[in-house]
Amino acid sequence: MTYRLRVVPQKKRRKIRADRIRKAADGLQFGDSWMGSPLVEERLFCNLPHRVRAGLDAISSPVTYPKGAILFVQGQKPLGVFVICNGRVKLSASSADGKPLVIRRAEPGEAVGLPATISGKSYELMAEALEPLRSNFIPRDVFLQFLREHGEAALRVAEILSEVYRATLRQVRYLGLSASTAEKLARFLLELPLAKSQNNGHLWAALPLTHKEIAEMIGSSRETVTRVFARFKREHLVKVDGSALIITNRPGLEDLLVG
Amino acid sequence: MTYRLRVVPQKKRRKIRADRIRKAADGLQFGDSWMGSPLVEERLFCNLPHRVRAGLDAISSPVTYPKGAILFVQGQKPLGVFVICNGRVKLSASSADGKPLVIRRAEPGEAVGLPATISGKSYELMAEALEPLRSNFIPRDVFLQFLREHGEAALRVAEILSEVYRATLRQVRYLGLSASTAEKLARFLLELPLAKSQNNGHLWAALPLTHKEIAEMIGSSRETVTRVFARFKREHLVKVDGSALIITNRPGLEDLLVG
DNA sequence: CCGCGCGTGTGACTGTGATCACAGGGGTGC
DNA sequence: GCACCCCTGTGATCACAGTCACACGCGCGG
Repeated sequence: MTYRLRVVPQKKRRKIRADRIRKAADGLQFGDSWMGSPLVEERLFCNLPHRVRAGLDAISSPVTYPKGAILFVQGQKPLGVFVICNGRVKLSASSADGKPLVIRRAEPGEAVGLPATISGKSYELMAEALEPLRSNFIPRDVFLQFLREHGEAALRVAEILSEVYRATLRQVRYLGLSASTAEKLARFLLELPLAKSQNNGHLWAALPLTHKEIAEMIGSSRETVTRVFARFKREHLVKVDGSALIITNRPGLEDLLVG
Repeated sequence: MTYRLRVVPQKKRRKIRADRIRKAADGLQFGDSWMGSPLVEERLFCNLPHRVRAGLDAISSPVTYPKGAILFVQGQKPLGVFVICNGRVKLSASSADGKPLVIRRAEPGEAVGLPATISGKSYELMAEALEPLRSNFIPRDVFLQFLREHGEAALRVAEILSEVYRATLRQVRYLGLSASTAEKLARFLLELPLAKSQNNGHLWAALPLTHKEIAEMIGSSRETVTRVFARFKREHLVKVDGSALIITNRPGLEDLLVG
């Protein structure tokens, strides 16, 4: 009667990919330069006129970091903006006793360090490369000057900040309003980006995260995540196949949310 | 030996002030118009050139709301930006069972509804007038057009958004990283804006909030706030005199934070 | 091949805090 | 004056979840 569904270890999968990317970035020093594509900011500033994009390209310098590198830490004065080309960045806050809280993961095309760069106040978060990272860096003063000269870009920056703010607010909501860990986890799973399955009509989501990482994102402990996950599987709310998560009973999961 | 310090009820104080303001706004309809000062946005856009400020004045229309009025609710499509002239606005998220979580209070000079207006996505929060409210309203499309034409204003908006984001992140931190309610309350008290006392050298902060309101801000329950507050007073960490809070042992309070 | 690290799964214990219930005080309105 | 409401304070109860401890499976490297 017990469900024999287990999350297959994702370590290997991720390690393999990481190794492949690391190989590509081989021979580069920490913070070293590489020849970036001139269109790396396309996702971020794609709606802007061509001359603005060209201007951005002109002031940004390609930078690469190895896996695990820290781009900046909490409390540090803002250096500038990193626009990710390749690899992902973990943005987290941590308490003095070391317990981390992951705020978000920035994907290629996103900007990292934008709020601090704009406001001039210290970074509120720590940014860490999850994989070998290729990014474009724009120093703060140069970036601000650019925004002053190109109002369209400034407006685009405001839009991006609004999005980041929205995401953060959602996190406040499930940290502050959820009565139980089950609710937080349900919220978290329901917010995962969905993909359509080929074989059957079910929707599924990629979940390349360990229970520990999920715990750090929803502000809980590893064991509790494991237990709640097991409960969800037992109650046929979700199914896990490898790193694919299938939400078999979405309404049931939504019933767990009071908000 | 027991400390005989009680928070004197603030209801009367607040009610009296509210009544006075309500009297001033008497005779105005819900959402009615009033003659706003042309410099109401001074705090928000004070660094901008004069012609930009004049342009903002031209597109904003003064609006007033009675105490308790809802400017907008969670999920609603963005109408535009409210710049507060007079009165305060409570921004909160609430779960379906009604439990609220106060995100922030916007003071005169601040903008409300800015992120949603920029991003075009639905409001994430509910805005409620804590007192009779006078504000300047700028419809979304007009505001966006204005920002497109005035890059300086767009950059200023980005700065404001960064600030709001910082404040929200701080809340994520104490909701997610605090191990105990004592820690959340300590964080909350330490972040209060401080004033210098006249009679002695002690710093104090105005705390015009009931325990219930504090509980809603730190995501706890009213009783727990009362208890923890009592503990702080017992341990001589803080003193309460009327609505004035005196932090008598700041290092002791800071020791409670692990982050 | 064997140990090691890591991710997962479980059991037991324990503290914290939410909740309910109720009391007292002060202000307000009738 | 009296009833009512709101704020504060306190006790008792109880479920949830954090923590410690340990077992197992798997992949990897020596």
